[in-house]
Amino acid sequence: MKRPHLGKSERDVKNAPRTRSTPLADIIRIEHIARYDGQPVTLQGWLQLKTGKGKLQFLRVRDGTGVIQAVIFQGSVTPELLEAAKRLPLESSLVVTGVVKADPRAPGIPGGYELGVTDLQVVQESAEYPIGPKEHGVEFLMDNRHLWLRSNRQWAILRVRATIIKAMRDWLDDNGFILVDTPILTPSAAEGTTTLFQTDFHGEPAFLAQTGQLYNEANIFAVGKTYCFGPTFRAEKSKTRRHLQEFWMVEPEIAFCKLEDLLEIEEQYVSYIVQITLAERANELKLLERDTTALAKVIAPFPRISYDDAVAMINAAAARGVTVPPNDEPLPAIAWGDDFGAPAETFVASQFDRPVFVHHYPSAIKAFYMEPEPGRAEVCRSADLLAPEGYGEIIGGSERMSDPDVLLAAIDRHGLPRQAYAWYIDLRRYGSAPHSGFGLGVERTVAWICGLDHIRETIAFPRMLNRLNP
RNA sequence: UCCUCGGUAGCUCAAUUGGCUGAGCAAGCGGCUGUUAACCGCAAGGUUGGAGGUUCGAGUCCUCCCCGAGGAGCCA
Repeated sequence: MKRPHLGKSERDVKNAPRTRSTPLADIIRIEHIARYDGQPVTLQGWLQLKTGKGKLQFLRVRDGTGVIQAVIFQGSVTPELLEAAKRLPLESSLVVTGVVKADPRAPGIPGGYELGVTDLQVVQESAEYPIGPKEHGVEFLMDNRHLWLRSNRQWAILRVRATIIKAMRDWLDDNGFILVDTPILTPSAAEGTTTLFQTDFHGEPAFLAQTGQLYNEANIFAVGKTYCFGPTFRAEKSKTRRHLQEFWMVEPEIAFCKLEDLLEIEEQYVSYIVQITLAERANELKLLERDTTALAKVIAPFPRISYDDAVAMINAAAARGVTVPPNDEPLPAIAWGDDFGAPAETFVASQFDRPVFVHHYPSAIKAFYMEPEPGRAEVCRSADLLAPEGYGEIIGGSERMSDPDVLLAAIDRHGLPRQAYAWYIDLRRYGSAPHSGFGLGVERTVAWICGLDHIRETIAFPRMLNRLNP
């Protein structure tokens, strides 16, 4: 049967032709259910869960914006319809019409309202749905990721992620940053360190970008302040709850900007992202059982600690036998010059109630392009931002080398081919200026704000070591 | 790449010293007018990841392989 009103928005549905003998109500979205208390409405969605007591059936229906309990009483619909509802498989698609009624017993999102069903149309009777309302293992859920996304938790995460990304873009757009997209196919290792995915560019080797930063550094000389926002690729054999092979990153870059200026931008930026998300996605965070009191404190300024002081802090704690979550292993001491392991990072972050900057890392453990500190060349003008609660590094940033000779020496020292970086060196020859930038990892930020224990849930279809499908 | 743990019904798990593979849920059938992962009853569901070996006998022990999970290193 033709249903010309399907897919119409709430705004235009009133003018849509009606083809049924019984008048259909306006098609609305569940997130707006409270506006329609006492009124007849029509919902388009899927059967998420079903319980029943014989001649009384409870259908939990979700429509992508929320979940509501639809109640079917014997007598309020035809016996055939009641019988059809009783045997309707989970995840069947349906169009249901009924009267909205406030009821504190009604579960759902937002909840508190139920639909007294007067009509029900099955669009498609679902095949047996593999994901039940019971516990499932990680492997099974990941194999069924295309279906798992429908569950409440995953739905909430998708919505929070979208808001976080919008906040990331809005703040930059509103503060004079110009979006300039950077290439994904690149001719060589941008930073020369991490493993890249290689592909074939008409017979020449090409690599999937692991950062847009070097291109950003060209773009600031055109537009002053820029950012790129896109997927990046790391072929490392990393197999932890914090790593993806393909992840999204926002990378702002600013001309005439020193490290100290950069940190002020970063703390304003992260504060905005967190506070906007708290305000606009409170329901989703509640569904995720996120304790938001820690997030509420994420307001600039953030504490700053030098690498030197962080090492001292770590070693003092290690000497006291401090242990760190999640495994309560003893915090190992480190030598000056070592990079922080996950326990050290977690410990340092745990000493503060908001994200903390660790600045002036040893140059030897950072990328070649970071500006050395004047008078102390063994450290560079870099800063990482560590998220609280063990979520680790969410930002890596630095002031970039602006002198062509210093940059050339660094490229040689790292054994990188000068020819591949000729254009990058050129930037320092035509009106060079101090400039700085950072990269913020979208998925780690989503994991942190949502309070997730694994990064695989922060993106619809994660690409991980051993996981390319679905 | 390395370390640790795991793979038994569609799903989540159990199976004593090596001794007839067993539950719950889902799916099927029947019942139930306020259920919240409902409940009650009936019936059904198995090449125990794969190959080889030890043994009277292997889900269990040994070897190799495959797959997955957590962690290390590295990073956002």
